[in-house]
Amino acid sequence: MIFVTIHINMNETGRDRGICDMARKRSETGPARRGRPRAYDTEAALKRATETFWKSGYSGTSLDNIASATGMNPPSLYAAFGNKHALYLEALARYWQISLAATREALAEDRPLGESLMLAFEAALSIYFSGKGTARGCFVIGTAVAESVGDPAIRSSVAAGLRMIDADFEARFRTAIERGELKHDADPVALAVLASATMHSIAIRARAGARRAELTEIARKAVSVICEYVVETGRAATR
Amino acid sequence: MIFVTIHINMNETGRDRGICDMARKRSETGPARRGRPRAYDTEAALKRATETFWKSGYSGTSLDNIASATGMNPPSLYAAFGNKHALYLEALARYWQISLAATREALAEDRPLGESLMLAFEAALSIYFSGKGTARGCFVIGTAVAESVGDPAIRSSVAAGLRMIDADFEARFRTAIERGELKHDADPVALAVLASATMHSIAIRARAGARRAELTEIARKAVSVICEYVVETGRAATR
DNA sequence: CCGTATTTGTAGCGAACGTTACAAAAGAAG
DNA sequence: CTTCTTTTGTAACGTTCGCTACAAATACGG
Repeated sequence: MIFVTIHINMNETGRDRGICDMARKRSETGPARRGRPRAYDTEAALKRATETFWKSGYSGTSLDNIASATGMNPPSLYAAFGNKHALYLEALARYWQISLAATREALAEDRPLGESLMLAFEAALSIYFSGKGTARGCFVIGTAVAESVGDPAIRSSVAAGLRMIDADFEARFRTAIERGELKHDADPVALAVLASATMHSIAIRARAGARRAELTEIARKAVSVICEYVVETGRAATR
Repeated sequence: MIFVTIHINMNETGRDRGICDMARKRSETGPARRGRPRAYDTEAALKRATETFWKSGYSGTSLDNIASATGMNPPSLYAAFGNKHALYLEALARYWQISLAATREALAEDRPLGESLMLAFEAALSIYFSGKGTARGCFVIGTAVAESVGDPAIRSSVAAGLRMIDADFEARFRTAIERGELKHDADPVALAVLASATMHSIAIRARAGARRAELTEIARKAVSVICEYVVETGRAATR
């Protein structure tokens, strides 16, 4: 029984937790915890930390900034997330999860190809412009890409996420070919490259201060070219 | 005569120099300078500083790092460039100048459209892989985009550079239409959006650790789709 | 009510940050 | 040679960095 208690504590302490820890929720620990209760919500704190990194980047954000944003004290931050690097990695993983889910969901819905693509781009734009005041752009492109050269963990996270976007677009184009939405000789990989590139470009432009309407128009133009492969010529794209 | 000397000194001091200063070269100051001669070459130092920022980003690079990379002492750095921010801005402007010139030159040469585009992408890749060891990717995407949200000067530099890339591609597509390389109803703006997006995507992927051959293949696939608008069907792209 | 366990808040650690004061060094002007 | 001008190298300035020791605080188990 003592061993069990220690085991639970080590899982909750966070310092030795893996990034992809599954048993995070405190509500799962049936018998009430022993010591002083936590004054913070880990998920909410991670969200606030993400927003802070999002604004100032990894190197440009200090733990004081994060402490202010989350309302937590430095020791609590370290107990919950390990250190700055692990905290950022966790924020990055969470962002990928949300972002990729949004893209996949947009592409999975049963719509014409052009609308599907526009839905995916609009989903991304909703994230890029989710900040209160100015546009924050994409968290990955805005913060992770800067560190990825010197940081192998961040680099592999970025690379893996990019591959998943590619795969999602490619899968959508393959089903489009199967459904007869595209010419049979269309190259789904090439089209996926362009669709991903459009998303990357939008992410960069949003970070550079472009207005949302302008980016929507860019997405529309990209879709119009990509959908020139559409079989039925009438009303090819969404426009 | 005294006034002239003072005027030259103020131009050379650097603290009050504008970013787009034209009269930089010391060799132009015919009569020899007055005090102790400089032990550094401003242009070489800017290049070294750029490489340092390129690797670690703006926030992640300290002036100690730059001092080590350039062999200059902090006071010399401040005399030459003003401060860290101004130094970075100057590095950014220099990068844009080199990068845009390479793109424009690649697109200006008298070649078929597909080869023109591939040449532009290969020119970019040559810059992204110009580091000694690992790939550094694009300086703008890798360092400036991270700061552009909180730094208006960097943001406007990024935005202006992106616009110029767009304009260069668009101009190339317009001449392609004029020359009959593309269908007359092709949309040069839409194609430019895709070409720029391809370049942005390659820049991001290079930063994320992609190998050069992989990125060349991505460029080829993008060009193959873009050049589906080519009139003569035989040997449309470069492949 | 008493011990044990856990978190909180404060306060501070050494190191690194961007930046600058200052004297020695080095060349041109007189 | 002396003087004047400019740069160099050193040594710091005060601040902030990521991170942690430690005691007070707050819960549960008995």
